Amino acid sequence: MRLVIARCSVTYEGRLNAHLPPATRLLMVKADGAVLVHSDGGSYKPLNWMSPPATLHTTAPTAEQAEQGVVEVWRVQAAKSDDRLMILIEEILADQSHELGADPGLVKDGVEADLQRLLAEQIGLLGDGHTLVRREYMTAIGPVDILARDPEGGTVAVELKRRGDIDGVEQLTRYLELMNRDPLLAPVRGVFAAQQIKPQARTLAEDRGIRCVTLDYDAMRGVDDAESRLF
Amino acid sequence: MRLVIARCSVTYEGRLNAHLPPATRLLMVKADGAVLVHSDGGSYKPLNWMSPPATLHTTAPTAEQAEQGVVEVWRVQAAKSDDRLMILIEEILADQSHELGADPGLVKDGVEADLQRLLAEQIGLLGDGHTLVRREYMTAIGPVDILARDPEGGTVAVELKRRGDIDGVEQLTRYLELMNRDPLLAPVRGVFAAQQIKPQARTLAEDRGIRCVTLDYDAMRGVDDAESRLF
DNA sequence: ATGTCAATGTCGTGC
DNA sequence: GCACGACGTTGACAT
Repeated sequence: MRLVIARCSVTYEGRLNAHLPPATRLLMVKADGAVLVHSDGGSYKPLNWMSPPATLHTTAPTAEQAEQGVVEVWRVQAAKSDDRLMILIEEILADQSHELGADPGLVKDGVEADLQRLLAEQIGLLGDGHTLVRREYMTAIGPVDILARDPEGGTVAVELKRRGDIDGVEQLTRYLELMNRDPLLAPVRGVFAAQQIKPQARTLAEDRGIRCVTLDYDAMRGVDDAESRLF
Repeated sequence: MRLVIARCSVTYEGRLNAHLPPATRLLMVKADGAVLVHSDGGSYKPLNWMSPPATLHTTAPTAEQAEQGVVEVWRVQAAKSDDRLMILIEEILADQSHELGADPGLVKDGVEADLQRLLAEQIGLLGDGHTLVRREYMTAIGPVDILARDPEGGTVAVELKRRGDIDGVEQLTRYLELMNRDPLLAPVRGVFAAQQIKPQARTLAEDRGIRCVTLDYDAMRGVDDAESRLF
């Protein structure tokens, strides 16, 4: 990894065009050719960047560029598209390289898959007497997150989200339409389950007769831990 | 901005839990407290991070941590949530700071807003005789990108996307349902306009009687430039 | 390779 | 401040 602090201007041409006027920034060049242009603020997104795989070509400035104070020109070309980044460097304030090696990578806990596993184990959260049929129940248009039965034996399709948005309601609606055409399954009721449900999503869901259930991940994980300790 | 190359392990606790085993990485600390943990590959997303505003507290390791080779402990606490990042440093290979100053920021061209402006100016692309009513026509459930009239005086609602996906068709469908309940507007026809339209989206749209129009941004910008040169 | 869906999404904008 | 939609979304996973 090469780290350069430089006064520079940056131009991106690809899916759109974007330009950065001259300022002092961090230029990060990764081993796979990725280039990131960072300022000293903001979240993790760079001001401008090139995704890997890419190649960096360093050239001398043209006479005209040199006249305007440019001392070095970087051209970064994406390998798989015609996206390109041009960096006009006016002054290099620091330049160092380090060998980092491969990274073992990130281990996550608490994503939608974990929520799905916990809800399948604690299916009673949908209401007393519910039983699990299966997770990832396949339909022609994709998998329903959880299929269950209510105490009366009716089929219940659960769409699960960490954050419940209109998109999720639309997705569940499509599943319900399809499944309710199948006489072996119909009638199928829908449940929209999420850690948080946006008001607009709740309104749309209830308009369509879809029940909304808010899930408490920490509580569910607590139950899971308690159950684990029994064994 | 402070740049540290260090062998370290990282733990994030917040909206989910995530952990990075020990390895050599870049730690970037920005002026607003943001912390980024980057490996030497992958796109612009860090392996782990803390969004600003945040504060970094550096402490000595506990006896137990020191025994496992930790020489320094960083605790990064988000200011507005209880998200936190803990970085256990085993060895610092480089450590430098630079003053970058504020950044003038990025100038973009070619986003959906530009496409919308161009289509409004070149509304005939929807078909001969079309006229613009207005952009961002507000409805109860959100703004319709472009409202127009066809040569027969019928109302046309345009949903505009750079990439035409099923989501966009659903969005337009919601608008059309609502507007067609309004006797002053009905009947309203729908047009799904995008630079690229996915086959699934096209199928769904045409199923619902929504016309699909593919837009050529470069050509539209060319016309725009040509018109500009007239004045 | 391609398509689909989640994301610690982030980022801007309008209310 | 909240809510909503775009994003050069990126990234993981299944087909």
